[in-house]
Amino acid sequence: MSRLSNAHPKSSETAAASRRHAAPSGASLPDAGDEKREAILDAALDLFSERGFYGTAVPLIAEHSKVATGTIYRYFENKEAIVNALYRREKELLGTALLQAFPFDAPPRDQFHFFWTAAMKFARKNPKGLAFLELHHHQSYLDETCRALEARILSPAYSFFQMTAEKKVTKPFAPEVLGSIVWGAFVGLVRASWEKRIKLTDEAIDQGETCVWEAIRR
Amino acid sequence: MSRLSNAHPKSSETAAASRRHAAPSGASLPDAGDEKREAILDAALDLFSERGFYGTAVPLIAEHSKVATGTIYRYFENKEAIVNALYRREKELLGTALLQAFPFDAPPRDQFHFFWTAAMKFARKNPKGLAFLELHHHQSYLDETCRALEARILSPAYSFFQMTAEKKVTKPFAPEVLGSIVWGAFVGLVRASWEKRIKLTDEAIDQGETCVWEAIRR
Amino acid sequence: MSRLSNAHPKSSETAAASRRHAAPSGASLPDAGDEKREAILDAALDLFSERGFYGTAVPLIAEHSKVATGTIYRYFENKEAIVNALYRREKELLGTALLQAFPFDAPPRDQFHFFWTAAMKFARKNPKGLAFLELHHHQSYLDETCRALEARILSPAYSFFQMTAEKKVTKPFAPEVLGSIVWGAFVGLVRASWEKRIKLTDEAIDQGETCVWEAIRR
Amino acid sequence: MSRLSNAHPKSSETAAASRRHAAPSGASLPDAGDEKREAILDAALDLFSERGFYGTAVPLIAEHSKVATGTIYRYFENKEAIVNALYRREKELLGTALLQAFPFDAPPRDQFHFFWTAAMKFARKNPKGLAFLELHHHQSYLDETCRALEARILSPAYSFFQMTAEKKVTKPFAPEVLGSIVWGAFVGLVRASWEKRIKLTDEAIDQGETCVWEAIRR
DNA sequence: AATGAATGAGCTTTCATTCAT
DNA sequence: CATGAATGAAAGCTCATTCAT
Repeated sequence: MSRLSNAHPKSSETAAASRRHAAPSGASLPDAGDEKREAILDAALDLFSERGFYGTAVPLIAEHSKVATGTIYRYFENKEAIVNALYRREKELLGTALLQAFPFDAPPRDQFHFFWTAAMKFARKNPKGLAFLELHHHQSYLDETCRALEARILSPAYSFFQMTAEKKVTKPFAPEVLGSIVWGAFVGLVRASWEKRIKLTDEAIDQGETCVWEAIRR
Repeated sequence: MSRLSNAHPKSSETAAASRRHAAPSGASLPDAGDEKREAILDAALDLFSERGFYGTAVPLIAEHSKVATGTIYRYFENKEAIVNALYRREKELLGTALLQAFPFDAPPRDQFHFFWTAAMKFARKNPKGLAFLELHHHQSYLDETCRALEARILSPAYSFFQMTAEKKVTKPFAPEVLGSIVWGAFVGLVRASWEKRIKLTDEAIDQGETCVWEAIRR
Repeated sequence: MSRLSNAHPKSSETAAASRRHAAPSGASLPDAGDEKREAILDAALDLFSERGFYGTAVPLIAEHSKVATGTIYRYFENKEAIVNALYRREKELLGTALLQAFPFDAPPRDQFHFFWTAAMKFARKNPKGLAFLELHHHQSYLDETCRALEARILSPAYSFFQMTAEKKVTKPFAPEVLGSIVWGAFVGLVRASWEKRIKLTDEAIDQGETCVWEAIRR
Repeated sequence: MSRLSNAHPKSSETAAASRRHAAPSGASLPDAGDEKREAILDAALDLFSERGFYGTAVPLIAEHSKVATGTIYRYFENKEAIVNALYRREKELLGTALLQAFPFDAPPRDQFHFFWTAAMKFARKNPKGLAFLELHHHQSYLDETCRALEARILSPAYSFFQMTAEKKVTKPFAPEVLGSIVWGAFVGLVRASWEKRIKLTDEAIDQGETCVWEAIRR
């Protein structure tokens, strides 16, 4: 029914699942509460990514997460708290996907390849997360923490362009300009695949990488 | 209050204003009905671009357009009809901005320059229109007409990439791939300026053009 | 579309038409205003008889009577005034149908035959009028005039039963009791024909007359 | 304020009350949900019987049933669902009143006496129910179920007239004709009492029975 | 802790009535 | 006089949030 669906919903590789068990199970409690909280966020992600924050009713989130409506308010103060927590979760997940195993010592071109590949992998594994983050205008309900998080995740990218520009590998333009172009092009391609204008094959991903690298390289 | 505001709200060059007086003012009747309809769409644009379709109450649109709530329903069957009409209006406006005066006989590089400049001009003159079109996920309420319009406006872009690829001016990739990268990069830059990460100076626009051209040229 | 329709809508015998020209054309003015007023009442009758007073919007009455909404308020102070005028008109029409040419000097059984035949004729010629009068509960909006009219039309019926009871032709019961039975049975038959439970043939009308006369005769 | 009121509103014999406690009170749960649903229908009956479906606002029903407006929509999908449920409830109640303890083996005249008495008892105990069923034109909002119910309740009456006509006890007319006369006369009498034209004393009821029996008997 | 029925403010929409033309 | 666009109060209905169980 939905346009987007996680690549392997039942697989242990699912974005949400991997998150849930991210911490080694050495922790003493199975943390049942967190599981319900995650179920709520999972349902919210499904719904918010399709119809947005205002277009999604809290009782519907409850139904999809198989908890009672009232239970949601034990985990979140109100609807805004849900969308903020979800934003944080997904943005963090994206940050991790891009930074985890980032080859800090590799040459810039290889670093860019890693970024592009990781971003595309994220788009494939967690399309709803990316759609939620990029397809909606969150301004009117996101809190300060979320905005700070945004900045924290952007900063390594800016450092990259700072450094590579100095090394005369990328163009001598403001890092923010190059960053916006790269991220914009990435989102443009992924959106096109969501809207069935293109098919995001390995070849297309590769072509995209080529184009975008040439956009920024000196 | 709003992040975005039209560059010259009172200027006769305003996108909305030019539309309102599209008919030569020599006509005997001032066409009061259309003026009210446009006022409603103008207010809807302001509000939808900031808070989205579901986040905007019809009485608020009424208030902003200085008509009574009931009047809105004389011009539009329901709220969905408003957002569809607005989408058509803004998409059409965008299409016109990009195609009007397009130099069909110029060399590809010049054509690309025209496109980039026209798009940026549109982003400056009608930022709310662009934000409305690009910042929100319209799937759940747009009708078929709107989707057809989307295709109609995309098609010249695809023809361009088809032709230039054959001429070995741009890369031998699918037009849809190149198009998504170009439009994505454009939106990425504009969004960055809206979110105050960059300032969209003439220089920045120029740098963007350079980057994106290198992204697609062979 | 409607269940009921006047027997001869275009014929000069139409209830409304006969009303309009009831007065001999010796009157000086063609009385254009009255014609519009009647058109409004005609439309109101169509609509009120089907969906009732509260279920009918004034602009709809305007549309059906081919006048502007505002015009209605030149002929009637408000919606209640329409329904009151209509009630008066139809009740009066019914009264006239029953009393006009009533054979005051005939024997009771013949008088009853006249009444039954006249009532059935009215039901056939002006079904909407009868439906409006009998199928709806007018209490919450009818004014005093209408209630007085009701009494005025009932009174000859009561006199009839008074007289015939004294003559030992009909049963020695209160006129109101006999009257309610007769009128109730009449309405019951007509309703059954509207709801397609019976077909109101001449034979059925005759059988009804037989039954109801036996109900009241001594 | 209301013309009609239940004969013994607080009595355990009230139609609505007997319904509410239809299940033996030995059941463990008091079935709070059903009680609220019935309260809503009770309020709707009061209001619909006086002002009709379109003349009654949902918030008013809420107020009279002492629940919040939103609660109504937990029990009924929309306003039409209320009127349909109410119609079913009242029609069923009427059917039960007429058929429960019907003396199927008694002679026709006794059966008719039972019917007449039971109908009058119903009219006295549940005048609003009868007024709702008979004083309003339900066509534009009743669903198929209701129409089927109507037929189901009519059918025993038709069988009665079929059988008695064959036995030459009643007149050799179509059952639907005799049925319409009987029911019409009954409603006529009850209406007359509601409108204070008669007082429905035991004597009047008896006189009515005499009349109506003579109407149909051979 | 969890539930889900209940709430009522606020949403989308309608419509009786007015009034500038 | 006639019009019908405009009005805004009030309709039907939804949904974020609360709270008794």
